[in-house]
Amino acid sequence: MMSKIYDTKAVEKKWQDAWEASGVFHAKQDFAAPKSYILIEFPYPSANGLHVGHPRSYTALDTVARKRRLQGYNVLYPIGFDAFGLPAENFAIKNHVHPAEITRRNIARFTAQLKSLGFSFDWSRVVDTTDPEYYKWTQWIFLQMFKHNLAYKKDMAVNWCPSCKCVLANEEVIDGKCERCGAETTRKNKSQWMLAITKYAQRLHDDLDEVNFIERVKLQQRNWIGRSTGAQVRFATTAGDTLEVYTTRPDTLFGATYMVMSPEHPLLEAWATKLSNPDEIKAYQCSAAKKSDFERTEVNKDKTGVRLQGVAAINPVTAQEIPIFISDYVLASYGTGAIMAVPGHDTRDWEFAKVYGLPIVEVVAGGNIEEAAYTDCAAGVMVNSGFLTGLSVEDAKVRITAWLTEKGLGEEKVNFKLRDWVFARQRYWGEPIPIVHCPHCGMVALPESELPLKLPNVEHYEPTDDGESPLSLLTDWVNTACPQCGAPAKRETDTMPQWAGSSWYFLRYCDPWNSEALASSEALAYWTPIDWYNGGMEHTTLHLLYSRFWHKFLYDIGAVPTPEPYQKRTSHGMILGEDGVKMSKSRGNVVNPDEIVGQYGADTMRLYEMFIGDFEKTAPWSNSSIKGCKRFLEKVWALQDILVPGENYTAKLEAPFHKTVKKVGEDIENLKQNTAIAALMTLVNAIQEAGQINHAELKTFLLLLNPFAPHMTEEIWESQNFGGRVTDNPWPAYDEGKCADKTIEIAVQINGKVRSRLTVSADVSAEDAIAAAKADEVVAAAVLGKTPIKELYVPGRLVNLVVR
RNA sequence: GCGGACGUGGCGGAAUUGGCAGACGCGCCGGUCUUAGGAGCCGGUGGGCAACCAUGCGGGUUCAAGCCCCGCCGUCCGCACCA
Repeated sequence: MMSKIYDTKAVEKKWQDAWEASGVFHAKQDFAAPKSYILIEFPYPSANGLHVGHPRSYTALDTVARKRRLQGYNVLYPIGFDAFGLPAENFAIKNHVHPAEITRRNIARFTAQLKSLGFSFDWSRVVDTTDPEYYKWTQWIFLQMFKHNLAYKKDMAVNWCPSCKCVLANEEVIDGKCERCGAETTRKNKSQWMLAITKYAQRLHDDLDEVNFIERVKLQQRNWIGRSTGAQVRFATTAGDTLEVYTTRPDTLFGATYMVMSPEHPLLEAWATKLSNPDEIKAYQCSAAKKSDFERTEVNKDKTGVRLQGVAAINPVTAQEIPIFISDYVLASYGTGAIMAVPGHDTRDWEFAKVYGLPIVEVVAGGNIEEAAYTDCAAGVMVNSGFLTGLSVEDAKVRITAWLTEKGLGEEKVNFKLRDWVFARQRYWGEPIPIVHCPHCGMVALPESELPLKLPNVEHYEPTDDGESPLSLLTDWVNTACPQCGAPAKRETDTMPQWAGSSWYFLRYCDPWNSEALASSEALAYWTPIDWYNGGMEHTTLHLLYSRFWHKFLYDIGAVPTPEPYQKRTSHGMILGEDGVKMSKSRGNVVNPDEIVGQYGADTMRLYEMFIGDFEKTAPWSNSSIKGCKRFLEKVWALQDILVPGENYTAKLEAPFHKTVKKVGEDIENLKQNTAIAALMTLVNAIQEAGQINHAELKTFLLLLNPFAPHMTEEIWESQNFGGRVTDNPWPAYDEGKCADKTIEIAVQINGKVRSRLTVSADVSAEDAIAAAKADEVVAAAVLGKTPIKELYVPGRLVNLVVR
């Protein structure tokens, strides 16, 4: 009997509808069952629709979710939309359509596209960050942070994108340019909402030890947090005030021959009357202020600065008077905004000292400070350093820090590169910040009973020319009464950045219907932490860090039961265009998933996305390679033509089946879907060679393939009247002892070179294997007359005869 | 500059972590069927006539190296004056 033609469109639609109607993929409200919470980063529903990059990670974790469901886990594999953000707003500005309407359309399109790929998402729990019932809780979390002094307003220089008319977080500025539009950013003083992520820096750093993130993610987060241990040292000055610095090299204090302050250092103003060259200083400050961050940090820029005339510092160990400079190579925002300069052992200080002819003193032996700063000197010995001379660098650090502490001149100090998070945007399409500015009470939190504070409708979505949010033009909305004293007051008009809604969405999935809390404590206790979270590397220092921070805060106030949100984090590689370059409209190398599904079907698309290469690495799309996946599925369909009865594996296929069950299961868990598919292909080749497949074998095969090709496997299962559905069955088991073939082929090497091959029984002893090898004609001839040195047998692999 | 990852056939990629390099697939070549083949099926496919040579290049350790060690070269990603 020939199997009927496989019609992908009809069959896939049929099963997608069946899954939807039955709700098989809905997580069960059974908090006693073993659970598995599997998460992908919810998409931003852009107008471009789904990209072929999305399904790569969605399919990979879908195979995990589907497999674990068959293994009996109560699986939560949810989906939602991160729908606030600039593109919808920019579209609204151009086309005068409300962003909510655009968002609604885009979500509808994404939903249809995602469903067409047959992902086993729990569609009953969809979260949309722009839904007031959702952002009510985003605002609620913000208010808790405000109440705990983690959300504050600060007058500060911020990154400003003149094109978007918007403040950007440090993380959103790439090479001095706006991450979104590419315009060069400038600095602007503004009163900004900030979140004090730095208060959590230590824990965000340390707790990485407690989670199972891939190493490169941990490393990148650690580098971003930038923890360093050193000392805070106070230098006396001739002006009377002390000048405080931070250094990681207190051991080199004897080599500090001058000091440098950032041009923005507040002491400069205090010293104004004592300085004899104020004009020169002012001029330098002005030119520094005008420069963008990009210009200021440009590589290989020559060191510039101005020496302060009239004020000097005193090195606490040498008691010598040393000059103070201002220079833009010292950052106001790190440490104390001032440094002790040790030109002998710091490259930047060395360069500066050369320009200004300052003394360079060697305090660690071993380098040549005439030619360059000797910085790589952790194992060196101190010289020219008074009571530190002769000590190792390591000991000198301890000794000097103790000395400074004893004299009250300093102490050990830990510093972080991480900065507080600029949390406001002067844009429309975001969560309104639920704060009221009262002339009497100051900043007042909106009562929780008034949440959600809904986004009002506006006529125009453009930010105002002075950089205020378009909400500021809505006087009716802005003018309100102070929730505390009732006096006329004004609402905050800034909105939250896009990162807000995505910082906790995974909690909402646990209990998306809850109107009393962001989620019930029972649901959170059961589902969190997330067992497996996969997402892009580009979110490592943004979303991933931000959401860990929010989660830790929520943990501190008792709103969530775990200190970390994610147990495991993995990351996928990008899918490039056929030309090996990132897909982009302008290059015309974009592949549309709808077309692939239309031409080949969802199962082929899923299979190819998994087969394309190593999941963690980038991989170029190939329109011809995808055909191989299509052919494979056609071969699978045709297995029905050689189906015979039989409820046990046949002798010939028993080992291949046990082996493949083991491999596919392990590979899915290890994100090696590519080799899992290769193993399934190998198995089909073996079946074809055997000429037949029985019921037991086909059932197992369909179960193994189901996570990758869920539609076709269900269809075959049904066509063959195997009873119920694939999804009703347990994941197949394997017997370790049956994975190995009875006989194996081993190589026979002479001096490490393969000379022959032998077929031996799998449990052959070393003696027998070696004896059999020596009995081989070719081998015997080759070793004739030579002196045996060594004979090795590597079980199941090879025999190596070493002769001379 | 610093940090990380990587470098294997014409291509995407495998390789039990020190044990037969090139699994699986694409492409290509040959055959078969066909009025036809951009379909299907069968066979072949790292290079070299060979001995042999082959995992970016040069050394080393080992019975044995794609994998470990030392030194280069190259590509990609992240950070970028963080004291």
